[in-house]
Amino acid sequence: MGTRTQPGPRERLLAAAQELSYQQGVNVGVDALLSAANVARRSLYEHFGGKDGLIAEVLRRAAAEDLERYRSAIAAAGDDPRQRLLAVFDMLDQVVSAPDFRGCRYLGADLALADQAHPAHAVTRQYRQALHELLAHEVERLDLPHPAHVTDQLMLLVEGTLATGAARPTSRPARDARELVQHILG
Amino acid sequence: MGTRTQPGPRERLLAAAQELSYQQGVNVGVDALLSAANVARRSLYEHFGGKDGLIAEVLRRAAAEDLERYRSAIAAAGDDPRQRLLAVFDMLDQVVSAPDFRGCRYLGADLALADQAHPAHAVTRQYRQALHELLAHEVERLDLPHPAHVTDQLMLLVEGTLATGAARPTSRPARDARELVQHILG
DNA sequence: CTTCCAGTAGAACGTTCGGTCTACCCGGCG
DNA sequence: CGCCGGGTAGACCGAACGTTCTACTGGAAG
Repeated sequence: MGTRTQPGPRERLLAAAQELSYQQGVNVGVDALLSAANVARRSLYEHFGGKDGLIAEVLRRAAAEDLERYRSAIAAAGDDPRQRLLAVFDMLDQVVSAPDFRGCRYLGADLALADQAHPAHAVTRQYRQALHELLAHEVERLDLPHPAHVTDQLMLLVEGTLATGAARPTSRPARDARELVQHILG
Repeated sequence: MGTRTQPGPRERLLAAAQELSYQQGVNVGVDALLSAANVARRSLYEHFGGKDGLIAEVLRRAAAEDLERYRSAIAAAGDDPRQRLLAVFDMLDQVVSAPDFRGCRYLGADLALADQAHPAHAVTRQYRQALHELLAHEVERLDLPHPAHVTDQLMLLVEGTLATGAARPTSRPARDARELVQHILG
């Protein structure tokens, strides 16, 4: 029977934590996570060793999903690197316009977790590096004078779009950023 | 004797909270604030009504200081609106390069305080509006086609600079942003 | 000197935090 | 059947949370 009637407690916990830690922030309480997932307290500690482990795993999951969202947006935009990079900001326009958008999950985690030794920081760092490489790969195909520099500018526009989308929900930051991307790429 | 030997408990508390709530995040504990300020527990509740009131007042103070930093950076850059706007990002370059830079205080507060009714949110909204008007005033002097649009783009670059500075400390986001500003302003 | 009051020091409140523990339940397998 | 492992339910722990309270102190004003 390959079809599971209900996901196991590990899956339920990850799904609930991914949602709650984003809407409420990573400082959400353990009790809230458990009751949202309908999972026994013990399961959390057996599967993830503690709240920190759960949060880190949630970020890993979210990072994989988000990177895939970037990749598929790029892939669906054809072969022209310019169009592929512009497509990233079309995708971001939908992301920040969603009614439940609450900002960049990874920046929120980094700002909220004062302890620099928290395992979440390593995850966010890896995520940004992966995204950076994703963009760099497209930029390199353009044969521009300073590809590394341009890639950093694109990353800045991505972060700025997400931050502005969270701070000023009425604005349309992705449209503004997209226009700047057209400037950058000539 | 106009010279006070030591600032009163209200001042000490504000100063300590301004520092601690930035380095540790707004979820820092009351005990930490009190011991850092060397202030009695009771003083907090008499002067600010509670932790929420203290945090909101701290943000008001910080907002006034930060806006003044923008204003003086602009004023010191002469009369050309282009140079004045570029000077903003020269100032930001120093801000994000400081060793104790921990990101945008206001975005951090908005992301960390899940309760939308928290008084801090009103303060951050006012701060961003004031900054927006500050930039808009300079942009209008340039007689560009779409001043409101350009102002939003500048705001996005400011937010992106601060976010990137927090997320990727080795980068120099303000330099990248400054270059984009030159593109925007022609 | 006496009064007064802002401030200090700190106990104590009830709640919530993350984490540990015991007891029970149930389905699959030997 | 008997066992066993993963799961649930929930009591329990020490610590920290924000808040309220009483008792005391020191200096300025009357």
